[in-house]
Amino acid sequence: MLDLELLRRFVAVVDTRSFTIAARELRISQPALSQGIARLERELGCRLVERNRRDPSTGVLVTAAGATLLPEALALIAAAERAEARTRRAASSPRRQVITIGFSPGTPPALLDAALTSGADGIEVVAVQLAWGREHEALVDGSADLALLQYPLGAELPQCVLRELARVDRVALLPVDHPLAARPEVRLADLAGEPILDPGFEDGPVGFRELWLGLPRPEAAPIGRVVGPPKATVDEMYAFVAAHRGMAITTAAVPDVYQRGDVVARRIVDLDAVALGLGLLAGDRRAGVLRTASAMVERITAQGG
Amino acid sequence: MLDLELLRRFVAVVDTRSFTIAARELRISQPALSQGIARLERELGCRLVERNRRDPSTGVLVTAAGATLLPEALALIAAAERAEARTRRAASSPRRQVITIGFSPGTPPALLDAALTSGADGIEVVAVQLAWGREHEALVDGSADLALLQYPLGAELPQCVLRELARVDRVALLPVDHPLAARPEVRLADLAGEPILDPGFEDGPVGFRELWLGLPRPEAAPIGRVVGPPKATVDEMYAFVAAHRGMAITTAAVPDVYQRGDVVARRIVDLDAVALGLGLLAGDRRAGVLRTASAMVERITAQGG
DNA sequence: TAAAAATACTCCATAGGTATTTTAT
DNA sequence: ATAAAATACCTATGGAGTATTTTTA
Repeated sequence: MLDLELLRRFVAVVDTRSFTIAARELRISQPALSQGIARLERELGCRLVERNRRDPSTGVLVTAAGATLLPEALALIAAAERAEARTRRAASSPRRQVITIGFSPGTPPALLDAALTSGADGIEVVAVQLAWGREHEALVDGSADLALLQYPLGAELPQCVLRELARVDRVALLPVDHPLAARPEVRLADLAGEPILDPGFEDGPVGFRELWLGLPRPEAAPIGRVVGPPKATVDEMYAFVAAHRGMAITTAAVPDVYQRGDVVARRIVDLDAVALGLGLLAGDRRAGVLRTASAMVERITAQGG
Repeated sequence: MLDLELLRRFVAVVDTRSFTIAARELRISQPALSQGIARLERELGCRLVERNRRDPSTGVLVTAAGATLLPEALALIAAAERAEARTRRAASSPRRQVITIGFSPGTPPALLDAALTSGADGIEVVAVQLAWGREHEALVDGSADLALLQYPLGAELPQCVLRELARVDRVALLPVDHPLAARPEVRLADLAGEPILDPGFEDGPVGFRELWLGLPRPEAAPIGRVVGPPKATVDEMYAFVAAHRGMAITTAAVPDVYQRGDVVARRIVDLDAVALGLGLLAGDRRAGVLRTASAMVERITAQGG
């Protein structure tokens, strides 16, 4: 690996056209400079300058190799100084580090509260609401450092790490005047053929679309028509159901927070629960992000247990 | 100055998330790696990684400063490797070094011939014809490494070095049916009021425009109308004169080579000679260029003397 | 002969290695 | 208790200095 200090000496020699003068400028002895250039030349396996003591007006000349190296050396030195300055600045910067946590519309507020207060020593956690099912995308494209998301039990997200924080049952959102609304809970068989809100996720990770369609269904109780387009907010989802366009499947956490007189939620007893967890990029090595994630997991699992 | 070797170690630690594993990969001992990172951190005055031995799944974390340095370090290492490879290639490249020598249209062929055969050991000299008066520009913008050019005696060219090779008298180009064409030579007084070809050079170095206008003139024999536009070639200059648009001043070297039945050249006895010389950038440190220039000067002055 | 760079030789700073301790889980 | 990083300590490489020689214009 090239030694930037030697490159700097090489530049000095070329600039001054003299080992003696360059050595004086560099505050080292002339022999040390000679040896330094020799060291660089030895590493590169070629001569960089032609020592020309005949003509003091001409001085030291640059070889073809030296002429090639010179601009690169200047660029490298400048880049190194920039890198050093930036690193120093990043370290001493008084501004707090900001970590963004994305969450989907159905996220329980308690979870979000806990997440927002998990920022430690100089770290501020900012929440960003994502569209349904955009959590993975947000992590990958960097628009969120962390994400609170719902996912099928045991599911994996490519390039991501998932830490399960809680589980919630799935519920069916139904119009209040729907025959099934009278029951305390429902089964998939009851929902056979019911039109259902399109959850989107066609291009998302495997299993996510099926989660909100309640698939797979028993053979005797097939899924009804899937009615699109997908909704971006909880509000839209409820409006869809209230308008008798169809039912929707969501988590029990949603009706805890959001209520409407014309829509009821009924637990679907024969569907698995949904995992509610924290996602982050598998390759993320940032101390602030990882520590915040740990703090969130610790805090939420503690309060949950 | 940053040590690229240490940056490479820093990258390895971040990549592997472990000092122990990184040290193994780098073929050094773990304490040597610890000390190396400590050295880098000491130089930068800040921590780059957080040693986290609690959780082996998490491993070493990157601080904000480290996150800033990481991409810069990768770029620096890549740039250094590129510079090294390029320099090596430039040194071992079998292709001959090409040096371009620019010349203006009036340059004596003997001079150009001598210049073209002055390339020594692996250096090829290529001639590039320049427009009148563009020699300085060509040197500065790098389109020519050397230039053969005419200039006022004792003139200087900014950022350039001029080596005088010869002197040539100035001549007036006149139509063959011009009254002065009958004389063997002319004086400025004879040329009073004659329309003259615009030599251009308005934005060129001082003294160059005046050279081809024959300025300063005696008060009693003022210059005539300057007729533009400037001509790019000797051919155009002769055509201008043959068409009775006006006279032109050039050097005695031009009619030596270029003759036309309807145009004659007459020496202007009371104008200084013009210097014919080799120009190159003052800051040029390339051995090939300087040696070729020396060879040219030596060869041309030898044959001229 | 005078300059500039290379070489000879010495010294010591420090990078790296081994052994060990510390630290956190 | 274990595994990982830090620390202690030693060694030796090699970079830098002084003195001198070589080179060439």
